[in-house]
Formats: sequence, C-alpha cells, structure tokens
Amino acid sequence: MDKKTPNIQDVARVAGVSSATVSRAISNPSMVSDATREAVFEAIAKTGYHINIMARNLRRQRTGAIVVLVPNLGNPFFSLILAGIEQVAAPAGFSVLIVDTRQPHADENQIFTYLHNTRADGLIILDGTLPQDLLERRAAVLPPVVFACEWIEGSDFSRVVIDNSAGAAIAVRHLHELGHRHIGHVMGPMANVLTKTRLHGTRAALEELGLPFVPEWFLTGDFSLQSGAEAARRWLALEKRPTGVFCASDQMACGFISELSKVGFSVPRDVSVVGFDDIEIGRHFIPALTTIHQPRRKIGAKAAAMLIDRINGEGSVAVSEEKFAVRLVMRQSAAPPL
Amino acid sequence: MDKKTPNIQDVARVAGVSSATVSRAISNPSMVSDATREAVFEAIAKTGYHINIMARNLRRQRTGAIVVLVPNLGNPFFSLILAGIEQVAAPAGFSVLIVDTRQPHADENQIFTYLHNTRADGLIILDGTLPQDLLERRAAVLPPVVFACEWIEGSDFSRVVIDNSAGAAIAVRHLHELGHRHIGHVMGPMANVLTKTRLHGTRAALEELGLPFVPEWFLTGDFSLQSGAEAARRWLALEKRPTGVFCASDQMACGFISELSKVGFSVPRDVSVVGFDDIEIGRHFIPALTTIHQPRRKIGAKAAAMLIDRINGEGSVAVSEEKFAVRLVMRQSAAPPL
DNA sequence: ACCTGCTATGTAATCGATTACACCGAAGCA
DNA sequence: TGCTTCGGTGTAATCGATTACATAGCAGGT
Repeated sequence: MDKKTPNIQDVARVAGVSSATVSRAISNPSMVSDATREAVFEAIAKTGYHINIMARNLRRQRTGAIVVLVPNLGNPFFSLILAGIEQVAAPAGFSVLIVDTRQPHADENQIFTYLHNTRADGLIILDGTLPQDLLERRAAVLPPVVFACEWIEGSDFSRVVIDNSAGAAIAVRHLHELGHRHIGHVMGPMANVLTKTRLHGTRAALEELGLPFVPEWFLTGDFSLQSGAEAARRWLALEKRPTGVFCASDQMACGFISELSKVGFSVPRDVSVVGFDDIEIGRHFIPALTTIHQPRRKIGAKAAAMLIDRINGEGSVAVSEEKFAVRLVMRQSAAPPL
Repeated sequence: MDKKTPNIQDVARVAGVSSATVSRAISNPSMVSDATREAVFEAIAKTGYHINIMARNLRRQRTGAIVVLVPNLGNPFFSLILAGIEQVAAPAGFSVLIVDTRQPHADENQIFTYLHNTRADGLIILDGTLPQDLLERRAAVLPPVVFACEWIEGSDFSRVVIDNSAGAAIAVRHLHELGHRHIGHVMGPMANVLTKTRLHGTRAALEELGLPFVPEWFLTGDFSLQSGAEAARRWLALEKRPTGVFCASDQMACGFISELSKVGFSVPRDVSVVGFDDIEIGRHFIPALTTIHQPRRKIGAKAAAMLIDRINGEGSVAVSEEKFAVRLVMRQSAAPPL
C-alpha cells in the first residue's frame, strides 16, 4: 500500500504502452495516435502521475526557469521591473524565480548557488554589487546573463539601463529653472554605479548652469527611507543650506522630507526636493513628489526579452546595451524658492 | 577542443580515482583520505568542474530550495517576512526562491509548476487566494506546506498568523478612547481572509463599545495605495462621515490620507486614521501613521522554522497554528476629534 | 598464524524522463 | 507483385551524481 509516487514506467504499464510513448504523449502529443494518447491520459489520471521535473531537467539540460537577483526586495522600486520580466517570461514558457541577494552579501558559495547554470536557464541581475571576480571566475558555468538597472563597471554583460546621468541633469535643471541657485544632492552608496552616474550627471549640470559644486551639500545615503531621514539631519546641521535638493531615490526623498517636517520645516516652502524613480508612494506622499520617471515595466520586459533571445540562441552573441530615456514628473515637492 | 562542461567522471579520470570517491570528497570529505581528497580538489580545479545541481537533485530526491509564494511583491509589507524566512532558511542550508503569484492568477497549470514537489523541498504560501481545490487535488505531489499571514479557510495546512481580529479591535478601541463615536473601516478585498477576520474584529469592537455599525462607512479596497485613495473619494461623498477610520493596511491609510489632502482635508484634524501592518513608510509618512504593528520578521522566521522541521521529518505531522500578538503604535494620524 | 574490525576505495545500480535508432505494418506507386 | 514511404511504437542509451554493496589492505588481539 505504501506505493511511492508513480513514474512514467508505471503509467506505461497501466496504459499498456512503452514509457517512450507516454513521454511523447505528454510533451509532443502529435506524435502518437489518438487512441494511444487517450489511453495514456487515462492511465495518468488513474495512477495520479505527475512528471518529475528534476528528471526532465537533467535529461533536457534546461530548467525552464529564469532567476532574477534583486539587491533588496524591501525597495518597492523593483516590483514593476519584476512585473515586466514576468510579463515576457511567462508567455515564453519560463518560470520566474526571484532571489533577494540581501546586501551585505552572504558568502561567495551561497551566492554562487544561484548563479549556477543548472539552477536556471538564464539570469537577470539587478544587483550591481556582486563581486566581479566571482562572475568572471565562474563564467564557464554561468548561464546567459542580462543586467538591468544596475551593472558592473568594466564587465561586459548585456544590460538594460536608463540614462542616469541625463536623469540627474534633468532634475538639477528643473531646480535651476525654478530659481534655485544652491543645489545639493542626496546620493546612494558610493560603491553603487547608479550613485556614480547620477553624481556625474548632477555635477555636469551644475557646471553647465554655472552653479557652484559645494561638497558639503552632497550627502551619502543608501537609497532607503531611513538614510533619507539621516541626510535630512545632516542637512539641518549645515551652516549654509542649499534651497534645492536632488535625491537619488524617491525613498530617500520621502525620508528626507519626513524628517524635516518633524522639526517644523515644510517642503517645498523651506526647501525643494526632487526624487528619482517615480515609485508609487511618491504620487501619494504629502507633498506629492516631483521626480524623475523610469519606465520600469519596460526595462524588465526588455531585459527578459533579451535574455530569452540569448537562451534560445537567437540574437547576436555580442554584448549589447539598451538605454531608456527618463522624464521629469512635476508634482508638489519642488517650487520656486521664497 | 569543444569539450563540454566536465562532469564527475572527468574529474575522477584526472585525479586517478573513481567517480564515487570524487563524490565523497565533495559531499562527505571525512570519508576520504587526506591525500586522495587533495588530489580530487586539484583535479576539480584543473578541469574547472562544477557540480550539476539537476543531477544531484534527481538522485537525492531533494532540491535544497524553499519556494515562497507571494501575492504581490509590490506591497512592501512582504519584504520583512521574506527577510525572516531567509534568516532561518539560509543557515539550515536552504535556498529561498520567491515567486510572485500576481493576482488575478494565471492558469492553474502555471501555478502548479511552482507547487510541485520536484521543484522545491517545501513551500511557504503567503497568498490565501490560491484555488483550494487545486491544492487538494494535487495534495499527493505537494511538498510540505506552511501558510503565513494569509491562509485558506477550511483547508488544513499549518500556518503562522497574527491575531487579526484582536488587531482590528485594538484599532477601533483606540479611536474610541480618543473620543471618536463614528468609526468607519477601509477593508481589503472581500475574498481575502484577512479582510474577513479584520472586519469581524472591527464589528465586535464596535458592538462591545456600543457604537453603531454603519454599512456605508465600510469601504472596500484591495490593500493598495490606489485603493486607499479611491476609498477617500467615496468617504468624501458620504452624507454623514465617520470621524475615525480604521484602514486594513498602511498602504491604504497612506492613499486615503493623501487623497484627502488634495481637497484640503487634513489628518488628524478632519479625520483620524489608524492603519495596519506598521510598514516602514508609515513612520515616514506625513502625518506619521498610527497603526497596528505586526512582528513580520518573526512571522517569516517561524514559518521557515516550521517548514524546515517538517521537511526534515522532525516535529509532529499534525497541522499546527502559531498565532502572534499585535500591538498599537501611536503616532500622529489619530487624535481626538475637534 | 588466524580472525576481527575498520578505513579507503571501486563497481554498478539507481533516480525518472527523453530521444536516437530500429522496426513493423499499411498505404502508395509502378 | 514488389518496392518505397511513413506514421506509430518499442528498445535501450543517456543525462550526472549518489550510494548500497563488495573488497582490499592493514592494524590489533589472542
């Protein structure tokens, strides 16, 4: 009575055919006659058979899964990227498995578990802080990889990104147009490529507009709400304060504004704030966030499409970069200075 | 020169031992002599060998992975639950793979792909809206399952939950203590068990306090920011409005408050709002959200611990329920009525 | 000298599905 | 009638690692 889970042989026996035929009936129905197919499905129902995915994967040398490496699922920024990925992957027959890499990273082997080509057919990496040498050392066993949003400098993997530098410049120019002449910047962590490119765009715009670059007005955060609040405390401690602040993420912008409100400062009355990302909460924050919009769903969809092309061996093998434009969304958090 | 990826036989050949010995050197080093072990690792390095996870999984009849089914990764509520799961699963040697079930659900087969026992060794389900009959019909091939936060009524799976009914009652009593006598409720979707239990707690508290239950003051949402904003519009259209509103999620509370502010209403001056969940944005919202705190990390950790016990065959086979208490966090969004 | 027990290793079966190849019979064609 | 073609099916090899079982070698005890 303790019969184990039935396998394809059991089904074959019940249906009175060979296991090869059962396999064909399942994955390539047109190869078997109508009568046989019917008998097979009947046997499947009778035995309660379900295919063993591990065995199929081993034999086929593919898993039908895409793994997405996310640096921090707590950041709502990523949810639409993931939606875009799913939107493309599901119709193409791929399951999407998400892994939070949780910085600071666990030990190398643990990360590598996820990178290995026998776990997934392809990898979408949203975390630009994975150790580069790990990726290069294990390149031989890596499945196709596409980076999205973030990337690793100096490594050549295909990627889907936005024009971070231009986005930052748009934010700064907007503050300038509103009349701000003293502009600060709340940055992400310095190790992050996004931080570097957005900083670059910010400084370039400042220079272009003939505005001063004041190092004390450039505060480091880590994209989180909490770090935005901390930046606000440092801003408050400044002897001379900028009247316009460009935050490298909406989350930091919210934290920044929130912390200021606790000491009676109001945005945009006392300081103008421009965010980055255009996440949903920005629209509902009080004041509603003026921000730089990223086409997140499109980014995810494009990354998935590129990856799947590569998995299927279509598309060039050459490394490619897709860069999306960003745009300003004007809401309430930035206004002319008093 | 187009040698394929090396397998354990190749390593064995290079090391001058049998594949069994290589296998032992890898997964049970103490079974092999020092000299042999060294030779094996040298051969591994030389050949660039990496274990084939699919083959190992097939043979071992386990995957070393736990799959977590999340109804909507866009809701930042889940991130700390996931952190708690990871915190327990990683040290126990399990990889955590996250799947967004994306309501409304895709077709049954697609969901089932994730449920199958040859994909993961265990399942943590945070989505209480999976079709019950699917789970029951496929019970034979389901790996161990633990529900967390949400669950399916009438099904007996182990679960880790909070006292939703008590939480709702605490929220209502708090509004009552502040002096509110007209209390409304922004609910989740009616199909959700959380909605039902929280509604139950709300009505029980109302009754206990001798306050009226006014059906028009009970507005349906779906836990999202957007739906909170919609509820606010309906609240504004009310002929007679409650002065205190208990929202079944912090996200809806934020959306609700935000929408009101657009028409010049201020919280808590014009209406008091209590949220539920205590997600991070609540602390940084303006006004900071008074809410019901859930020990999210603990919930995740406990669910993972229960699941792993079951996977390892320890712990009773009996279905069990773990219920965590919740508590009120007083901040700025609820105050005495004018 | 012989038996026991233990360590280190090899041999070969095994996990379960897929698929290359072979084969059979029926239909099509000359 | 004899030959070809082809749809449908079975046989058996295969994917790559694990592990039950067998065995060789060596130390220790009597």
